[in-house]
This record gives sequence, structure tokens and C-alpha cells, in this order.
Amino acid sequence: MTTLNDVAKLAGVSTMTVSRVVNGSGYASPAVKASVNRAIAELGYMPNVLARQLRSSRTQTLALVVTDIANPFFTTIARGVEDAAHAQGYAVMFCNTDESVDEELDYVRVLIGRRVDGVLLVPATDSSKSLELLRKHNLPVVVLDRRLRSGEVDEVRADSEAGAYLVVRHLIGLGHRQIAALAGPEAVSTSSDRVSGYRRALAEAGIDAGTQQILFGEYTEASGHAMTERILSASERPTAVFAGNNFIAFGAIQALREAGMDIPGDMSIVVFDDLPQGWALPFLTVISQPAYEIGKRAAEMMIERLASEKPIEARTVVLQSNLIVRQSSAPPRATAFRPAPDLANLMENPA
Amino acid sequence: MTTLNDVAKLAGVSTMTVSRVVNGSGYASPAVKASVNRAIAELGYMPNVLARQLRSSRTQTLALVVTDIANPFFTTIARGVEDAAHAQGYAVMFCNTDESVDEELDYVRVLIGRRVDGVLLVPATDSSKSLELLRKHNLPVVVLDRRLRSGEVDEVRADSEAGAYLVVRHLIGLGHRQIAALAGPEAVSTSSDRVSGYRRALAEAGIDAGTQQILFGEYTEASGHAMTERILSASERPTAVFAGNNFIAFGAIQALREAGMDIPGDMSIVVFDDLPQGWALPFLTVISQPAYEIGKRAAEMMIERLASEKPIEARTVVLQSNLIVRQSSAPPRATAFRPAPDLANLMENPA
DNA sequence: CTGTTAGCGCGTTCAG
DNA sequence: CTGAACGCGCTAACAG
Repeated sequence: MTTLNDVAKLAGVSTMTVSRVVNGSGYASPAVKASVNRAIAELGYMPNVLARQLRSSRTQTLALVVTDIANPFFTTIARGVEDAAHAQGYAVMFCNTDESVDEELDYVRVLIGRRVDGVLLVPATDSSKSLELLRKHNLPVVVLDRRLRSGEVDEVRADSEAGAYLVVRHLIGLGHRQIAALAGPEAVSTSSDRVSGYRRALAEAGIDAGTQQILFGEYTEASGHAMTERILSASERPTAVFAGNNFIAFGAIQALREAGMDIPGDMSIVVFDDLPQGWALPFLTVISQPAYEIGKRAAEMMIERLASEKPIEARTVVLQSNLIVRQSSAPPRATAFRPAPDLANLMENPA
Repeated sequence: MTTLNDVAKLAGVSTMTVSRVVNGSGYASPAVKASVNRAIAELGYMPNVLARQLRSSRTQTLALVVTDIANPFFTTIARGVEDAAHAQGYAVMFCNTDESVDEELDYVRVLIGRRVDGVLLVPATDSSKSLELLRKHNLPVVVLDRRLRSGEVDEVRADSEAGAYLVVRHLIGLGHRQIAALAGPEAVSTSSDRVSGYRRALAEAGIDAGTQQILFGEYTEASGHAMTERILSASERPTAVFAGNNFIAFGAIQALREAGMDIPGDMSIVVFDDLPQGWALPFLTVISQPAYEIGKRAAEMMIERLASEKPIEARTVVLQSNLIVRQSSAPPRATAFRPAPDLANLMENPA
């Protein structure tokens, strides 16, 4: 590995001069500059970022901690973060916690050890243990997607409550009165917020939430499958299902298929979270969150905070989600004959 | 930021002793050990990884450079890499080149600067400029998914030629004689290999490839869409399409919809690359690559090389892909009545 | 078992 | 405009 020193020797100057040329800081005579650059090219010198970081105690690196890297919602956030960070000269470390608080804490420790400049965190639960640890080590944090119980942090998220309200109102508007809710973990704010929005829509329509099936599970396909089986085995079946995220919806659809049910003929389904455009057959009615924007805004907020001289107060950004009506929602118990929705059909009415 | 020194002072020992306790290297009396640990806990000390890395000139970090982080094929590879690396105490830096050679070179420079221990590379083209640069800086490399023109590198990939052969033979077996190929970039080995496999299947069936439409484009939805439009506008339409990857297939499906064509009634379509289990409606007949395994094997190969005292010869691992027949492929111009494959059907025959 | 010395590669500080 | 000295935080290599 060639170092500043090697270059300096070859160019016949001091290391400091080379350093200045490399960083464009301070002055250097054109002649010296040229000979240094020649030496750099000849040796293929590349600065050792580690040493530079140790010296300056700034790593120009942000960490993005998400709960499920397999979920396109989070990969889209990741792209937003990466784009904004890259544009300002920051690198990004991606960390995947698999919805586990322990993994999250492990990662936070690693990040502290690696001296990242800031952490963008999608917390696995609403507890703020990780946040406290990060705070203790003076690492700035932006919380994404989910709320924490204890506050005073920068936050960027979509409005889960309002989104859920919208999509459930859509179902009610279609005539549904028995609408099951398949939510994620109760300790995750997006879950509880979405259930709140669901309840608000019911209340507004004068429907007693006590008569409804509201299940908390996990944001996974398996959980969606299990919850749907529970729902179908109940004495009174709902006519529609509100899935708390895309993976829950996948499991639910699978379970409905297995039960031989037609969507939306026998059961409507609506979902929080869209799929990326073009992905397979888009037939689900969804609430679409501005995932890219969430990531981008969070990274920008962080970098702004890092660049600021004086302390900045904690800010919260709540972005709007959009209802996209497709083919998975229809009025309940259609009595008129409807042919099973074949694929051709689905394809001809993409949105 | 508390340092080794702070801990040493508080515990009344030398920094070296603290270092030894922290790393579990060398001996330390239980008494000293205890008091050091107490000091560490009290101060909430966490080692500065940067300094450690600078000293030891090992970062315990691998880089994974992929061409499209939005593609589930690559995110699955990423999980394989992450799991294997994490298990051995390595961190992973993810880099996304968007199929651009320039971005790739930029990233390679960053990685050299950051002194990662090794690079897992999905090259944007079959040129080996990045490889040469990495070599020059003594960074070990494992090439994933794609071949390079010039060799002597560790490689892990699935067999594109054989996979394409399989799936095209499947089409021929169904009776198709006009099969269009929608490939990725010609300079990417997976593209050319898949076209080779396609040609082999044709040749074996005595079909002249000269009578077929073979298009090279990009691994994107837009390109798949455009190529499909080209195909449909030709004087003689094919009865089946072989899509070079999942995104090309998405674009193709979209274009077929717009042309009012039924799949597989009017046109069969088969695809290289599966979607993750559970994703939307799995109706595509595909060649499924062992993506997770590719990532895992690559990371293990790298770590083995890093751990080895003596030089290891370059190795190549070629994994098998599997044909999964679903509903998007059927005999051409079915004359007998075939019911449209409805959803229930799709589900009962997942693979 | 523990401490001392030295330096990883770089950039800040201050002379020249 | 350029260079010398120093230290970021840590650990390898020796003492003792």
C-alpha cells in the first residue's frame, strides 16, 4: 500500500505538501503540484480513508438500520437514503435487524464502534433503548417510518393512521360492514396507528369495533397466512380484509386461495404498502407510501443536522400516503354472476 | 468519546492492559480484569474500530458491488453474503452501480480507499478494468453471477446457458417453433450465455436460429416493454417469448397486456429469474437461480482466502438453476378448449 | 502477568 | 508557499 510518504519521497517534497495537493487545501506552486500529481499517478496512490477519519473523527458515513431488507418498502427507502447521501459525499452502511430488538442493539453497538456520523433508524419496537445508547455516545439519530414512545428525535414517516382510515373508508363505501384487520406487532407504531385509522373509519360509519375481528401478528407472510386462517374459521366471516402490510397480504391471499375463495368476489382485500411499479400482477387495492421520499428526507435532515453549527430542535415530518384502488376490492356478496377473475382480466385492468 | 486511556486511568492500569482485557488477548489477573471491566461499564467505553483497523490494517469488512439493488435476485444474494459474513465477524458494505461501468469504477476507488478486506463484485460488463484496479491494490475479488473476459479470478454463478436451454426446450416441447428472445446487454455474460442456451435448444430441435427474433436490450422493465413492442410489430409474430430476466418479463407482460394479448393463450412467456416466494401472483414459468447460495458461497470463498496463509488458486463454482413450470407457458394456438387458468388453480400448483 | 516504546497514515498547528 | 513536529486511538513487540 502506497502512502503519502511514498508519494512525497518520489516527488521530492514533504508529506504535508502532498496532503495539501490531494485535498486541494492550502496553496502549492504549479510546479510542485504537477510533480506531486505525476508521482500520485505513477504510484496509483489512493488516500487511506481510515487514517483520515481517525484524524478528523468524521467518517462521512451514515448508517441505515431497517427491520426487513427483503421488503421493497424498505429497499425503496434505502434508495432514497443512498441517493441523498451520495449526493452530499456520504457513504451509507445498511443494517438489517429482522424486527429483532437484540439485533438492533448489536448493530447500534457496531455503529458506535465504527464511528458513523449519524444513524437513520427504523426501530424494531417502540422502546427507545437503542436511541438512548446512541444518544449517550452523541450520535445524531433520525427515526424513520415508526414512532417511539419517548420523543425528542428527528422523525420522518408516512401517516399510517390517515392511510388506514382512507382505505377502510373505501371498503365501507363499497358496502362492507364486517372488515377484519390483520395488523403487525402491537408494539410497533405503524401497526397500532393503522388499527387506529381503521377504528376511526368504523366509528365514523357507526360500526361498533367490538363486533370486528382485529388481530395483531407480525409483518410476515406466515403471520398473514395464520391470521387469515383464524378469521376464516370464525363463526361469522368478514366480507373484507385490511392487511397491515404487503407481506401480511401475501400470506392472506395464499390462505384465501387455499380456502378456495375468490378475490374480490368472496372476499375483498386491501393493503397498506404498494409493490414497486411493474412487479408481477398489480391487482391489489393499496395505500401507497412515499417510501423513496421518506428515505431521502431522512438523510437530508441528518446531513443538515451534521452540517449545522448550532443545535437544531427535533423535527417531525409526516408525509401523506395515497389510496390506489385496483381490483382486489369490490362490494360484498355480489349476487349477480361474476366469472372468476382470470389472469387476462387482471391484466387488462392494471389500475 | 471515551478512549482506552480514559478507562486505563480510571482503572489505574496501563492502556495496554485495558486493550488486552478488551480483546481477550494475553493474560490479565482476575482482579485487574474485574476493575478494568468495571471502568469500562462505568464509562460506557466502546473501542474505536477505526483506530484498531488503522493499526492492524484489517477492516473486517467486505464489499458487495451489485448492478441493481432493486432486483430481488440481488437482494437475495445480498442476504446470503450478509449471513455468511456476519457469521464470521465481517461487516458488509453494499454498493449499487446501476449497471454503469463508471459508477462501478467510482465505487472500486472508494472501496480501495476505505481499505475493505475483499470485494464481491457483480461486474457491470465483461470488461475487467475494475478487476485490474483492485488487483493492483492487492484486494482479493470474487466475481458473482457474471463472467469476465479475462480470467483467473474466484467466481460464483449459476449456469445461465443450461438454464436457458432448459426453459426453451420446455417451450419447444409444448410445440412452439417461433420463440423470441429478449436478452439483456450483449456485453454482459449472463445475457450472451442465456442466448447461447436458447440457441442450443433451438439447434437441437432442428430450428434455424436465423428465422427467430433475438433482441439484446437492458435488464429493465422499460427495455422489456420496448423489445416486446418491436416483436409484436414484426410481420410474423412468435408464439412464445423468452425473457432474459425478471424485469424484462415485467415490461413484456405489460406490453402484451396493452396489445390485448392473453397469456398463455395468445403468447407464452418464460423467464430467467424467479420472484421471492409469496410475491404477488406466481404464474410465471421461470428458471430459478440459487441466489442466496450464490451470495453465501461467494462470501465464504472470500473469507477462506483471507484466512489462508498461502495463496489459493482461483476457483470457479457454477451452481445449477431449476426450471419451474407454472401457468405462463402453454402450447401455441390452443385449438382445444382450455379454461383460463384461474387464481385457485394457480395456487394449487405452486411449483 | 503488566508496562514501555513505537508507529499505523493522515491532517492540524505553527514556524520558516 | 512549504516543512517539522505532534497526536488521533489503538496494538505489536519487547522488556521487566
